[in-house]
Amino acid sequence: MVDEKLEDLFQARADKVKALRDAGVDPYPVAFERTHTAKQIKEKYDAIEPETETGERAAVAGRLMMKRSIGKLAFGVLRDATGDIQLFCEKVRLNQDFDLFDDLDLGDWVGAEGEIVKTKRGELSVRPDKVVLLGKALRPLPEKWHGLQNVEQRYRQRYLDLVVNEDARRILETRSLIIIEMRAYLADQGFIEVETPMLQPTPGGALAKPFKTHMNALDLDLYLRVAPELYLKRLIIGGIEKVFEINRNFRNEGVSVKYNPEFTMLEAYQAYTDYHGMMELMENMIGRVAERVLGTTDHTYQGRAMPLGAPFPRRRLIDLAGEAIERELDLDMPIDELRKIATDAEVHIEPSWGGGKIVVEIYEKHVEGKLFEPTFVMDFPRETSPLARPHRTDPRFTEHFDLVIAGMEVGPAYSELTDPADQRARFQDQARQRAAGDDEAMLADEDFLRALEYGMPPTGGLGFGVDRFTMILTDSPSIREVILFPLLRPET
RNA sequence: GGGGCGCUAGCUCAAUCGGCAGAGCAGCGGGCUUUUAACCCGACGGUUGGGGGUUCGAUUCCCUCGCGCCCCA
Repeated sequence: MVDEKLEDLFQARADKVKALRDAGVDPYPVAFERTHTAKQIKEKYDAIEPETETGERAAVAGRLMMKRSIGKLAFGVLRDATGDIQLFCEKVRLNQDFDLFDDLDLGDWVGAEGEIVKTKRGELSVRPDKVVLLGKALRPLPEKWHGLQNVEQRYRQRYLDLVVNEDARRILETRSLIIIEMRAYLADQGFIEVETPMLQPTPGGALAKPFKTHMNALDLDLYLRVAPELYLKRLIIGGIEKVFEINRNFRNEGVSVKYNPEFTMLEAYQAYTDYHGMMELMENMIGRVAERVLGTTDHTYQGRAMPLGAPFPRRRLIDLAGEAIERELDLDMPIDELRKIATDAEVHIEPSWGGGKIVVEIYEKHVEGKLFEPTFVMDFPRETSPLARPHRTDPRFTEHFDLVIAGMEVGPAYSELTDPADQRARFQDQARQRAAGDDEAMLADEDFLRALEYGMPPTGGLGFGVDRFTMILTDSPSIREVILFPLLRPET
């Protein structure tokens, strides 16, 4: 369906398609034998003098991004995946193909074959004696100089963003490199990559609202996973000592500059270690990925210095919360006193909340968003962390930390809870919180409890938000810049 | 959920106090054998996001709906 306003532009190009077909030219031909990419030509011949003929022929292909026609001479710029290359078209050399070239539109896919030359003005070019249309564009590209600025259109039509905005391509490529380097790092450490269910009968592993779906064949209600955690722990129980997964999670929550309903998470589990081991793993992985992808750990994010080299500061959550509001906080305080402190600090609290939850809320309101440089925020209160082991010296807390970067929770990690009786008690506590109205509280997973009852070794586990980390490394202010097709309401 | 901002030609943007909706690019026709956002000449291109209201007259003021962005909860 063609937009009415587009009709004239569209029709002109559709007429060209018909004219080409009438002339026996296929506007959508099969395949093209390319011999060189733009980058290959530039790497080999960039240094040659102006007005040089190399004697080497090349067949190049790409999208026509610019066209400058000067009588019996015309210049074009082809963009392929590696970069741009100029076509230097002479009528005397191209004959009837010159008219074909002259009639091309910006946005058309084009193949050209000829000698690699450098023009008088020093532009490395292919001087074709043959030009073919490889795919006709019926719709016009966005403006050649300003590109596509409309944010909504950039997200809805990411392909256009990629065609005209170099930054969109840079982010896509950087994201790919980040994931490659994360995998390489974990593989070097002896981790095995697995895939676990995205469709789960009992959603678990995170405090989050799931998406619900239904399987017709088994007449079964299922949930899109909010986390792979409970399955990866089953693998640790199965004796897989180092395991990780990089895959999508789905959370039925809002959309913002740092939340997308589907997002990519790394989770890794390692037997015989604890959350201190996970801190080292995380900071070493981040440092190495930054080094490999950016070439440095001295990074800048949104105009502020962002040091990504290990080690990162380790701070207790309750201390940070107390410092922020200039009050001494203690989980043994009478609950009414904690409530008053929270209220005085303009933190909204619910009557059902215990002291631990209140302290976390104070932290989230007054600390998290302000932590800029990478920081490990340690020791979440027991009631707020139902899958983490009690702290070894203070069981009111758990051995649970969040890595916070640029005010964002990039990943949590625990010394995992391996005691099945304690895990069952935590699920029961979650059920109470759910009954009190918390629809993010975890559901008991009996199958997971059964697995735990077979015995689980001491284990450290971590989660790591790939999208948010990519935001940091690509200096993107919004998660929608690093997710190719972020969720938007459908167009009306 | 609340608040703020935005939506004008295919794209990027203008439009004074409420007074004939403009430009550049793209596209179309013509010219040009060394361009680099080529240049020159000509013609074309609009439901100003949708709907409603106020007004002699609305891109402009008001209401409402849609979509997006940002901030807050």
